[in-house]
Amino acid sequence: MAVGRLHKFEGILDAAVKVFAEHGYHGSQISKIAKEAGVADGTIYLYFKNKEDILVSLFRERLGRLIGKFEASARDSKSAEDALRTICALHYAELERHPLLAHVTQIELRQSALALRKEIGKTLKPYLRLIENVLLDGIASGAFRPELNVVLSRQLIFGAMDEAVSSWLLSERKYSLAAQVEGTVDFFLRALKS
Amino acid sequence: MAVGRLHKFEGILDAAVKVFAEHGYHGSQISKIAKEAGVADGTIYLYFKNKEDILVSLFRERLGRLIGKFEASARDSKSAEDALRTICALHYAELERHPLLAHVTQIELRQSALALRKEIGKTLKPYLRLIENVLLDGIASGAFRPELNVVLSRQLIFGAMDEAVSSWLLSERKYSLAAQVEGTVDFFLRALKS
Amino acid sequence: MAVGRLHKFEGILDAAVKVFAEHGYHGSQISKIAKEAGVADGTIYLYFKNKEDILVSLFRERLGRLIGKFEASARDSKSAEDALRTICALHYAELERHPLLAHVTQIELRQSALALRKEIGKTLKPYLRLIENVLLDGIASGAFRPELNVVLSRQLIFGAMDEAVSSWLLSERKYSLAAQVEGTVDFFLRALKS
Amino acid sequence: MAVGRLHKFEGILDAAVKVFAEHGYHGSQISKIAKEAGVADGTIYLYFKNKEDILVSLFRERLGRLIGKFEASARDSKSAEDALRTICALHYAELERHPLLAHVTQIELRQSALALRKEIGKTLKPYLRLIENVLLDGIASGAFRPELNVVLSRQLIFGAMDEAVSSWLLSERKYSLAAQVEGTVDFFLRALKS
DNA sequence: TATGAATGAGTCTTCATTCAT
DNA sequence: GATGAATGAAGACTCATTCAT
Repeated sequence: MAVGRLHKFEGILDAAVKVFAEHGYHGSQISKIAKEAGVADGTIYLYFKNKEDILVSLFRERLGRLIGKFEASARDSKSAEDALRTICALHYAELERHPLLAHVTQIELRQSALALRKEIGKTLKPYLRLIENVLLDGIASGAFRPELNVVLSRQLIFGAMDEAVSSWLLSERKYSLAAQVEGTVDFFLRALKS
Repeated sequence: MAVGRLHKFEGILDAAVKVFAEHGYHGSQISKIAKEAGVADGTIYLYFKNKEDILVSLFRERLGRLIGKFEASARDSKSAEDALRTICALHYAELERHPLLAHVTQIELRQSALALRKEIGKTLKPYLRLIENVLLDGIASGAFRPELNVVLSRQLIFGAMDEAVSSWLLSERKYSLAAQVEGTVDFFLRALKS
Repeated sequence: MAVGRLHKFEGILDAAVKVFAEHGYHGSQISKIAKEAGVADGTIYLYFKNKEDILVSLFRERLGRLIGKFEASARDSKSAEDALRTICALHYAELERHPLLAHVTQIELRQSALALRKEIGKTLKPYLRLIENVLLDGIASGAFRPELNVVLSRQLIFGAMDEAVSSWLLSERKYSLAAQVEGTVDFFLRALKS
Repeated sequence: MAVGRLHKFEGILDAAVKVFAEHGYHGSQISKIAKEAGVADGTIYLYFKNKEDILVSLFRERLGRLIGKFEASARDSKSAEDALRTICALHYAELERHPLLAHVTQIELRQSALALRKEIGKTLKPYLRLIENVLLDGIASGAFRPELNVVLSRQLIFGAMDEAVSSWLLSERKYSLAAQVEGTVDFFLRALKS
């Protein structure tokens, strides 16, 4: 029954994304999520330890998958420049394609206790490491400045993209996020290039 | 008794910064803040509409004051480059000097309902406008590239600094934030310069 | 405000005795007790740590008081025989006078987790010690058999009286419990006398 | 398939004794008992009406069997005195041999709603009647005092033995219960003899 | 103004019980 | 008969807010 089980697990996660996006984490009662998922309240607890576990799972499953995609596409790039462009393009495109998920990851997931933040940190770390590796590759190939502070730079790059997504969301998605890729990557490359 | 009133108002805000920083917004009971401030629970409601209003006031008062400082120092700068450097230096220095406030603004203030986010947005807007104006000055003076997307750039700059502060906080302030000013500003200027 | 506080504390305890007696511990919701006491649900928690604490307090306060009376009256007796008679008479009389309390102590208080049983044991211990001391006095004065096993005897005496009360309660108090004092004490004295 | 059926029924009862003894009635989930018995949760309901029915059945089956033994051994006694001694010896010995059952009957079975108590009463009644008959025999044979209140006496005797067992259990079985038979019976006989 | 005792709405979670397979 | 996933009712407890003093 593993298939049915997984199906219900994903169904609850889908419902949670929707409800969290609309009402925020603290405004989302388990009963609301259960109703949206078409299951009984108690059923939630057959798949998740508690309410917070839904949020953590959401992050791990959905954002983890996204970050996996970033890594895959970066691996296929032929240069550091190209990798950075690909990552940013994917980052913006994927969140633009999944605005509910974007809302949850940018807004709701920040609303959480320390315990959760640690989990989130764990999920994000591969992404930060990915950016760092791209920077190191660029330095090695001579594309990027050798004196670059890679730790600081990866923070600045991640923070910049993160804020671009948040601003787009808070503008109520009135413009295209994907259209910002060029400007963003141009900004980064000028900052990085030798 | 306006002076006494203001004094108590600030006292409660100080207590709130401390309690929020230690326990987070949702873990901070009004009674805890009242005890820390040395007043009765009910007294809080003579100065604030409700719990959320404390957070909003905190942001408006404390962060607003900070942003005022940024504006004043930018006004005294002799070039756009210099203004950007001054803003970043002050941004990092002030939050490093007030780690509790930093914690509350970077972590706790993000934990809030949409209504609050709008308020926060209002407080932050002058800061974003300030950055935008610096960019426009730089373009006008020929220091920055004329084709620069100022709206996007100000998002990237703010997001980058914001993440730098958050990373420093989550590292448990193991390194100096002020020491990151040079690297950060260098990153920005390379991205911006013509 | 200590007087008002004590008054409300006792009021809640009174309500709890009534509700526990009618519905049993597990059938008594906090809301039922609160309504009976004429206070809000939350008020209960200003006076008691949790639901079990009400039961523990009930035992400590009410039964403790009763046992105090037993001790006082035993102290005034002129012989061990007399003390035993006085204790039994008081034991039966008090519980007959307070049938709700009797119900709670004989029936409901037995329905509890180990943690509570320990508390109950603590409250009852002075009573068992009292009986033991009466037995020792009786042996010392030559009234009771010197070879008596006092520990066992005090168990048998307490258990016998306890069961007499329970049986009377389960009979729905169809007969007088006080009328059983003579028979009970006669039974004990024959068993104990030299 | 009556044999297989009975076997599973007894298996569940065995599991219930174990689980109740360890976790108490309210701490024992059906699922825990099912796992201990090696059956599915739902299977329990093919053999028992509901959770309380397990407790009632436990009492009826296991304690009923015990009481049957008491009756058989009393029937074989040649005098009332002897019967009383035999009953007490068996009572103590059997519960000492089956400490889990002892725990459940002395502690857990008391934790129950009125409905259950009535059922328990029904199971115990034959035992009380047995004691009563022994008393009547003793009076008839002149061994016991003719003016004895048999109803009260049987309560006192049962309560005394019951408490002796409970005390032994709560002492964590640090001493031999069987060793208390002599002292107990001696106590009773002195109280009863003419 | 200040107090803090009292309020009571709100919700996560448990677990006995059912029923489709 | 046997299973065990699903159900959903039920309730203890918290805490922001009020208001009589």
